[in-house]
Amino acid sequence: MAEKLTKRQENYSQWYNELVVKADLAENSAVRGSMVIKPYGYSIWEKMQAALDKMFKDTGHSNAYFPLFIPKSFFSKEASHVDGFAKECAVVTHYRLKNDEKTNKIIVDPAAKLEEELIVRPTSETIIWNTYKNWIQSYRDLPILVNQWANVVRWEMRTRLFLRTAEFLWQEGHTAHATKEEAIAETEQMINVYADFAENWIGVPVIKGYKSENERFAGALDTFAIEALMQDGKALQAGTSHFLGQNFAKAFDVKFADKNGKLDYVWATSWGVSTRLMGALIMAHSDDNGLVLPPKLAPIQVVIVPIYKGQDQLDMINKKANQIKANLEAKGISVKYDNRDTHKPGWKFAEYELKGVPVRIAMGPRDLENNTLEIARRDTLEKEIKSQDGIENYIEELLNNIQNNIYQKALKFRDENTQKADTYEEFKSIIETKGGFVLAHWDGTPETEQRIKNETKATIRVIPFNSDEENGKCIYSGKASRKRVLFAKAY
RNA sequence: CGGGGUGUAGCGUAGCCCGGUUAUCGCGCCUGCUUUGGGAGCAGGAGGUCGCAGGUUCGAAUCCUGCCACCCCGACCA
Repeated sequence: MAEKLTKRQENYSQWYNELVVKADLAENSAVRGSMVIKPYGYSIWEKMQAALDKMFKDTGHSNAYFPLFIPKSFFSKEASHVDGFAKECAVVTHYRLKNDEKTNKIIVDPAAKLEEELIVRPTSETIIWNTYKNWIQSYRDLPILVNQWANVVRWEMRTRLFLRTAEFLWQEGHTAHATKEEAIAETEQMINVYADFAENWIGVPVIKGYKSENERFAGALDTFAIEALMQDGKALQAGTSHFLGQNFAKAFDVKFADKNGKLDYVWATSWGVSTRLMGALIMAHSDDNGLVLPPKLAPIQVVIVPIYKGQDQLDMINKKANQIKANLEAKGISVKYDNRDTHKPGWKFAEYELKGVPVRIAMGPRDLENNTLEIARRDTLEKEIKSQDGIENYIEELLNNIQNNIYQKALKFRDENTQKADTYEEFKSIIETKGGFVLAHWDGTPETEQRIKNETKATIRVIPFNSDEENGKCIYSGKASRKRVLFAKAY
């Protein structure tokens, strides 16, 4: 057993790459840092998409699609926005290739240079606001509540699979409102939607709050974020919602006439989550045996594995198993019956554990004889023998139970790794040893935050919405502070 | 872009310092038989531009030069 476990651990990263998602790196540097999402990994993303999409629609939003290429000039219209993204943009400069007769190689045709370069979108605020200008004239045209599912490209100097890839999939909501209050309410509503999704679907507890000035989105007046804690003690920003004020409306000259015929700039928000959520899912719940998927996002919720000798036994098991499968599916549970003869039961057990399938049912000759089944749950790796009678209800309940247990486990971990620090020494000691979230007083200045970052690598993840007021002193400067903020080392 | 490291079969690797038969081992793959309640066993088999280019040498995976790619650490960032 010990030997097998070691082998499994050795193979872990290899299998993980093979089965879930693989960074497929080209020989050329062109797609360096992009990722290939393999079918199983993509089906998890599809589950996330479906759940989020419904939440967006339930809050009144519609989907639309905007162009991948953005004329360079659009970017120069909002000053802080261009500052934020200029360093990581892929730029299209030509539109044609040709064969070079001297070298007989394909080259970029110098004659096909574009008049104006195109930027591959790192985010779509500019092209969307350029479009909204044409959609908005009157208060009757507002609000505009639009979401886009798309890919974006950010040419980061350093990439990390899932967490910071050169190209990633995401959704970006872009809304336009008649009043400041309405836009702020929208910004808050969407961060709440994200928090709801993170906790109730991914099973990851999050802390909601404001971003400090240093960490704010380029072009936003306020950025709200949800921060999650990973098993290695580092924080992950899992979603953001920005109150953009009138910055983009002014940059793109988007005005509307109110009921009195008075012209004013519209108020904007934008909000997004990305395939980084898959990174959060993996890093928050996985163990040495592989993925642990929350049942609500598992592409396969239940796998049935037959154990048999000979065709006669298999025939009998097939009959029973297909019946159970149909009964479970009637309850809306996704089931895979894996009766492939090419792999052995032990191999399948390990395989589906690696893939994070929440519940496994094994059925063999003993079960045929005793009218039983072996039920194994992925989150705790516990196994039990249950009667086949009423198994559908039991499994349904078990899936809910697992969903809840995964969340509770992550919550317990986060609470155990959230500490208060009242002195800078204490703060440094926590950050350098155990890691995790640290609640500490801060004087509210970007300079102090920057110095703490330079000295410890920890940043202010959020200024929590619901933190209690208390009088304290900034751990760095000693100046007065009214509330604690959340520090951590982040991805 | 700076510092460090690595490139050998689909994956993971030994060999390199100190040049010398047919490049090592494990996983995976193929064939056959036996197996099937936790990644099966035995036997046989296939699979290699040793990252690329050049140089030194009778001889290079090994030494030298240049280039390329990837990983880790920084700066940057969802």
